[in-house]
Amino acid sequence: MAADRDFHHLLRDSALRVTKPRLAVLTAVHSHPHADTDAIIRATREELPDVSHQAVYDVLRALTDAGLLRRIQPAGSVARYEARVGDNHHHVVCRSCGAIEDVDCATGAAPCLHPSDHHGFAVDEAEVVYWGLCPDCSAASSEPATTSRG
Amino acid sequence: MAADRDFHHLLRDSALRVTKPRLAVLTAVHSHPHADTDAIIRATREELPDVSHQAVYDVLRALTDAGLLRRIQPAGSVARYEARVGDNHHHVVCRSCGAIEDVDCATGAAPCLHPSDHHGFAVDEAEVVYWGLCPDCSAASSEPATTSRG
DNA sequence: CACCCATTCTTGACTCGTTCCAGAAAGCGC
DNA sequence: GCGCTTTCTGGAACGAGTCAAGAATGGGTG
Repeated sequence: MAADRDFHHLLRDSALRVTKPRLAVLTAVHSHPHADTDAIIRATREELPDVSHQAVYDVLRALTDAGLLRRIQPAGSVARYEARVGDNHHHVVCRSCGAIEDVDCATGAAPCLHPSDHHGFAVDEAEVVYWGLCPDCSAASSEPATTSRG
Repeated sequence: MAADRDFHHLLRDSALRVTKPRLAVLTAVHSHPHADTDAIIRATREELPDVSHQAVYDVLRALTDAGLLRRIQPAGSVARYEARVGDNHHHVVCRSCGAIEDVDCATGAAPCLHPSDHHGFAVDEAEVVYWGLCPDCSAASSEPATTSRG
């Protein structure tokens, strides 16, 4: 995959060693936005079958700390990762199925909002989660329980 | 405590039975805003020493479902509960110590924000979490490691 | 006030996501 | 290629939260 070259530079620029697990995890997260750790482990193993779950956890933490990945964790959900970093975008989350979609931030720069009363806190980020129903779940819940499965 | 009468009505109005664990949990959450489950269990046992942790979990779920409590869960934190419901207020969270403070919503009605591109989602709530450092942690981190303890 | 049934509480085990640990292996700079 | 540092492996451990079955309790009714 040609993107491996880009990932290579990405890692080097962050003073991180270039290892096969890291490249595989980066590839997996890029091709599976908002995937949870388990899905990332499975996706990583498509490229690197023998990688351990601990390696993936460790890589995810290292890449997140380096700012190459962003970890998101809506309430009630396990940790999910996405490769879109730098822009301060937000998310819509489906209450029913947990689907997540990106939402561009109106201003683009963090913190895009400012609390009315910050209680002396030094706020550097405003995280916004829009809760609702995705199109599929919305259609299913508004119908007379004909096609819904419970 | 006189508030027990209010809590009694609160429960009955929600078609919930009035039990000692429920009153004790309500009291505990009201006097410990943003407390996590473990702290609530301990606070509840001050009033009702023999209550089981399962009862508290069950009560918290029942009261949350009934809308008497609100469950909040900032990323990386365990579940926390607060008794302020109805208004759509938000929170500032300290990245360092996890302290939480309420922030009144500018508009007051949910959803107070509307995503620029909602991807077809039926959005009913915009949850905002302001991340930063509380006054104490902010002061500690800006000092030359004299009073900080690590 | 006592009865009865549905609801709720207790006890204990269990799941799942995540982290910790020690040793083996691999990458990077020279 | 060498050596040191970092990373990966494999397994165990941890903690929050959940599940299940039986006992106890609440509260409307007569």
